[in-house]
Amino acid sequence: MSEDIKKVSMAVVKRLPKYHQCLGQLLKDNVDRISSQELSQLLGFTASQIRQDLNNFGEFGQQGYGYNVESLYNEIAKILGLNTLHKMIIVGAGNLGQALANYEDFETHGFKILALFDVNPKLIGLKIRNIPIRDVDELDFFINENDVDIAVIAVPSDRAHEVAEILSKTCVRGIWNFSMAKLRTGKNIIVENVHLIDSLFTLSYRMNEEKLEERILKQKMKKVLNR
Amino acid sequence: MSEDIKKVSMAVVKRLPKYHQCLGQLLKDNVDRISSQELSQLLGFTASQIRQDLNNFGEFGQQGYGYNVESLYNEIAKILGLNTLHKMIIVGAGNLGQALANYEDFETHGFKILALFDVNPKLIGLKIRNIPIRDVDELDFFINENDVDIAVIAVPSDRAHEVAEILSKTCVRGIWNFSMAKLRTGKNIIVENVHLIDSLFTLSYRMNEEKLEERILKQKMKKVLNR
DNA sequence: TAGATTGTTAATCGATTAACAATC
DNA sequence: TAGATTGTTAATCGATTAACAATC
Repeated sequence: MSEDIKKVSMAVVKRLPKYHQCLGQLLKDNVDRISSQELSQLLGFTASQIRQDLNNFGEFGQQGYGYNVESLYNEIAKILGLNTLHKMIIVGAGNLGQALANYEDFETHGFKILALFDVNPKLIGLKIRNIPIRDVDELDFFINENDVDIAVIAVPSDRAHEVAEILSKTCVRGIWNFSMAKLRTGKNIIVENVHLIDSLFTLSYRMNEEKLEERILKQKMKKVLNR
Repeated sequence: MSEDIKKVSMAVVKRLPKYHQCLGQLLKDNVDRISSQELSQLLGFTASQIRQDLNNFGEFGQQGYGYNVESLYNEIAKILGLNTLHKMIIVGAGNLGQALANYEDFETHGFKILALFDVNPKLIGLKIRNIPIRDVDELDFFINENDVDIAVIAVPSDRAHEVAEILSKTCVRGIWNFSMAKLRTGKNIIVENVHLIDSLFTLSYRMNEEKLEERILKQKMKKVLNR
């Protein structure tokens, strides 16, 4: 019940990073106040929606003035949990794992990658940008020892389950899953999936939509005519 | 107007890859028929929603029987445009570009990567899994010469706009954009964005949500009490 | 104060779920 | 035929947009 009332809808949550990004840009550009109307233009959401979204979390604006860019930016960062340092490890030091380890942007926002893990002895001991690749056997020990709170799964899909299994016995609270596998972690671990192939398929669908037009039209016409 | 009636909602489109994936698995497991009820269990959508979704595109089932797994799988593949070969190139042969080039899964589904492109002379001439890295100067020529229809943008955000600029003068019809930049391509190029940092922020939000509970509750209570 | 813009309620729109007649 | 399950309509639910009183 308190569980029920506390939740903010996913639709809103997914927009928060956009607000954050936009306000960060404005801050860089030395803009110090902004109205929902102006934000609307920059973001492509309606001003009404922006005000509704923000009011889920508090009253950040001022009538007749708008929002203070810096303070709104900071509030949203806090809401996103970006005010605390996140300790992160990456399981799987293949191309994807290494690519992610090279993304300096994560660290900029407080997500510090402490180590990568792999089974491949040729990789173990190497470093990516000073981040060591360790033996996956040390995974749970390392996590608990270092208070890691986020684990990135960048192993092939068929290995993902065993990794999740290990992780669920550690202090990790969030999993960022790049594998195809649907992870069932039970516990209170939050899983965020990145299914790249879904995104590619969506692109393909949209490129194909025109050719589908006739078929879709036919279906819709049928329904309309049945009225 | 015909533009209007033809569109299927994004909510439905985003579920199509899930249907495809699930049916592919069933096919592998030699299941040959399935009801919306059973699909519901596997996918976590309601049976009603599944039937509604599919009926956007046609009548694929049979009363009293359900759906034939193979034919439904094929129909959805067709809807997603997976029945035609897509020629793809990757702009940016850094870690991300290379990681994507190594994803064999794309090719399995008909997305063939013909080449990577980069500015770095040290990379040009190398191969990733037999896929050559070429000079970005050849980009537009190569695309038009080879009828490439999808370009992946895996360059740093500050270079993304110039790449998009070049692409918009080619026969490319789809851009899979991994950079932070908001691309404005005009024309009929479809852009699908993968904003990894947004996904990470969403994870962080969800891990942080409990701590936010009080704040959110206060807001909601206020609104409820005001009634 | 007058003008601007918020916070918030009410109206609309769209998506999901329930229900059931059609039909295999 | 009887049972099962679809396709489809109607009801519900939730999210977006519009409108406006509150207030800086």
